[in-house]
Amino acid sequence: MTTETTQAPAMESPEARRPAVAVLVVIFTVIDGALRVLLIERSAPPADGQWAIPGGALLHGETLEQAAERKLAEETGVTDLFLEQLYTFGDLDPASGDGSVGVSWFALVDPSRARLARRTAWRPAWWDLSELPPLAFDNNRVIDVARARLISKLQYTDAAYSLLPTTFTMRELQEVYEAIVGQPLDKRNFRRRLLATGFIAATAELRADGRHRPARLYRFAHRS
Amino acid sequence: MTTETTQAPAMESPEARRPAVAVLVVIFTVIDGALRVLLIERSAPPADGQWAIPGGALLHGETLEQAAERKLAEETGVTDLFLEQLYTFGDLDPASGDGSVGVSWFALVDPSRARLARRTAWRPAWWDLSELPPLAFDNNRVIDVARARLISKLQYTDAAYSLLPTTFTMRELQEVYEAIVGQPLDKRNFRRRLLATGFIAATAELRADGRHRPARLYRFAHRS
DNA sequence: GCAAAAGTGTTCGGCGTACACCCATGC
DNA sequence: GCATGGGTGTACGCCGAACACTTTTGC
Repeated sequence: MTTETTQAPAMESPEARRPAVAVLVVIFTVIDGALRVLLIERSAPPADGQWAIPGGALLHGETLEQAAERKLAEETGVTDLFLEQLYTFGDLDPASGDGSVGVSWFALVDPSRARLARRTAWRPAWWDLSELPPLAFDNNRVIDVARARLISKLQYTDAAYSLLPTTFTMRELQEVYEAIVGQPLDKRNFRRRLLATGFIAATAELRADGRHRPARLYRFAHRS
Repeated sequence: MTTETTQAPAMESPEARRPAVAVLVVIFTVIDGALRVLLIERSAPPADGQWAIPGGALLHGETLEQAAERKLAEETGVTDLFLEQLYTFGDLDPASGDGSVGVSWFALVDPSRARLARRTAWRPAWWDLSELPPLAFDNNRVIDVARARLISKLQYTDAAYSLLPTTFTMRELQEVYEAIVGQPLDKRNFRRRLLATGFIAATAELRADGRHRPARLYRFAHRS
């Protein structure tokens, strides 16, 4: 009577579907004080010619997280950074009607370490969040969710470690925060707050960078 | 060379898998001051005889959220309450090795409205979180994630509306909060804080309930 | 009048926010 | 010596936490 199966993988009922499962990775970076997201120009139907969030099907034997890591590495060449599951969408491509399921993730990458894949087909590029092109499927929704989550993560985690080189100045860190929250922050309060969290620590080094006082370099303290 | 597909539902590669997709619903309630979760005793392999979180495969044409609502209604008879996506697990049943994907949700139900399905097979029951039986698959992990999320949701949303009747006393509300966070709260601070959020509002009614001063009834104010 | 739960105010410390000037360097 | 960005301290308002007594009712 009921279709109770309690996630028994082996049970199969006539009405059950086996939808395609894809992972999508919303990859953020901050370049020139602007928050950007990596998009890929689709070179085949559906949505040929439109830009979309990088993603693809799971490979055999791969976990969801491994698939997300693989996608991230394929597009940016980087590994071992902030990557977190975001949300699972059951209706990203309503047009297809096949009920594909998209498990979305979001990642933060340091632009100085990322090397975008240089293909001509499925070409990846960084897009400023305030000037997104028309996106395939329902990818705008995914990016909105990711941005909201990024802002809130920034408040109580050291997620930003993944957006910066190992050492950086307070100003560089502050610019990253400002780009993400979308508003200027007070220099003194920012410094005090970030040091108080314990996420970052001063190094012994300074960086001279023009005709003014050199800036102290900091590093993230997490699992040092 | 790359397997880029950007979640194109139509593309199919030889290595791509079509794993089973199930939804799981962690259903919480508070009874007698204790946080409880609904579990179902499995009556068929795999994990025959063990207890598990209610769940099952998607039906054709159903969205993920509809499947979660359906599961919730099947087990408790209630609809239209707090239900939110939690996390998607790619390896809930590592033993099977088929890589099934479980999209977990969590729900909050008012015990006075819930009527558990009274079957003998796949029998549902409320379990105190501090005395869980051995669970099938990796369901303990799912419950841990759900509980953590519930605690944090309670701090900044009116999610508790879904755990109580339409009107309730301050004490009842406080007992629900205490059961969830797992520690006693100060009566005065609790009242002040909850009223300050605007989530709840006083009604004109009182409830006399023994040989002591009657308690004022409150209701949730959300989308009233 | 007494037992039982309902209801109520104040103090304190910490934290986020606003705000302006001196410091070190390169040229 | 001056232009440029680096670096610092204080005052205030809000909020969460701690804490004890009076009020209303039923019996």
